[in-house]
Amino acid sequence: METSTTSFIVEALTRSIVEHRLQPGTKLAEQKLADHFGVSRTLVRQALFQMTQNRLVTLEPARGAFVATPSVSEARQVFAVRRMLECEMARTFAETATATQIKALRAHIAREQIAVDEPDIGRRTTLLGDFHVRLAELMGNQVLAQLLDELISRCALITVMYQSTTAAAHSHEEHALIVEALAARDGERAVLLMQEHLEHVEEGLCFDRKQPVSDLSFALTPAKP
Amino acid sequence: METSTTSFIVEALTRSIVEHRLQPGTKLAEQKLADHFGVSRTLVRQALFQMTQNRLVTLEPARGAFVATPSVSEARQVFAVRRMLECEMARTFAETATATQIKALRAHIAREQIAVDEPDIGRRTTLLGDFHVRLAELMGNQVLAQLLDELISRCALITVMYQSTTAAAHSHEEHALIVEALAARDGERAVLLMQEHLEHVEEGLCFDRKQPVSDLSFALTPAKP
DNA sequence: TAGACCAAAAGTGTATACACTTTTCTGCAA
DNA sequence: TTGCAGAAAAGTGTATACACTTTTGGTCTA
Repeated sequence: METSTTSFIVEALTRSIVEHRLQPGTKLAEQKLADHFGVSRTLVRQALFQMTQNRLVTLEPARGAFVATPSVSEARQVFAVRRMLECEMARTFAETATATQIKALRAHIAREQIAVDEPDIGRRTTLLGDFHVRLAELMGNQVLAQLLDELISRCALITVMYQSTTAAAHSHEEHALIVEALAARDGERAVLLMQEHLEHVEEGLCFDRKQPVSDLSFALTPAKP
Repeated sequence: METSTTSFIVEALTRSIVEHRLQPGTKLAEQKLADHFGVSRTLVRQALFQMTQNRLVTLEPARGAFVATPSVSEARQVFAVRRMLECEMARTFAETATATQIKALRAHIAREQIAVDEPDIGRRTTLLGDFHVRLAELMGNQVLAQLLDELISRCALITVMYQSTTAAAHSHEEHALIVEALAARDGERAVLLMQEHLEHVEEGLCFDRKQPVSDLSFALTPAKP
């Protein structure tokens, strides 16, 4: 339990949701989570409460906590906000990018490449999302980075609900193109590529809702490295 | 206690901070808050925990909760994100605005006008911030509206720390100009005005940190209507 | 007087207790 | 067999208890 125990639980649950081990709609029973983490319900409740704020969890009074099931409309709104933020981010980044920053991005792209070839879908999802957060961090704007992190977590949840075929490789290629535009200091092109990228991800969504899983302990156990 | 008790406490504390009745750095002792709201520490703790997420409150381990004291760097980052979001929002709004929406905005401007003339600084701060949230709501993007609400709450906290002279009337005038640009469907002008507006607010900041207040009960009691 | 040390007070962190609500299960009747 | 009523079980919502940490305040010493 590295930092605050509650944060540890929040992060574990968030990973499980983002990496698709916990399906939307799954009930998150407090005592079961408490047993799993070896703590009392108090800490689990704090964690669940916090997670309702970034909309990964919904709390139904007297009925309990569930992994959120974002609506189609909410999904569109999240993507609209991402486009607003990330297109501007790409523009600014292209204007101010240093060689060190470009190098860091290329390193990330390389890590993505490896993950895309591997079967671990969780790690792949995480890395593909992290690309966008990394961009914000490299710009030195932690506020933006944290905001994007939340939005991208929500997108991961949306993806598992609505995505038909995983377009992981496609996303990775688009990331690489964006980095090259940034490296060339071509702001307009970077903006365009980012916009298209986000539109592609959004277009990949459809409307067949999956069913929740029931085995909490299994879902919470991360894949072995 | 209309909705969930915890939410009630969160909203009460948020109002107190945003409306400058609670100064940055003020200690938020759990038992005192619990007594004030007539609940147990449990609910107060949940509320404080939630408020650490949107950075209105900081939690120091074993020392307690305090009204956050955002750094200059954080302030700049928050404003940078607001510019990204709100300039794009102005552009989109101008493209899609209906007569009904414009009417709603003009109504808000009218309410601002009344508040600017009144001495109640709390209500003024709230209304001037709400203008931006209202814009997002009218666009039908709740995700954006909620995000902006959080950012603007943080800005209110930043303002009380760093603002030299309150430029309330100035902000109000700029809001009015933005609405007229939107009404004229002049997207570019709306973007420019919004950008300048946010820059003006940010420029109004300086660096004399104020001292925390100690009288919790007084600060939490809203001004009589 | 200033500073250090120690005990008491206050405050935080987590677990547990208990009331109340929802869900599940059982038995009876149609 | 199906459907419903009611009891039992499980689960949530809030308060309280208690261990442990920080702060406070006073006393003793240099």
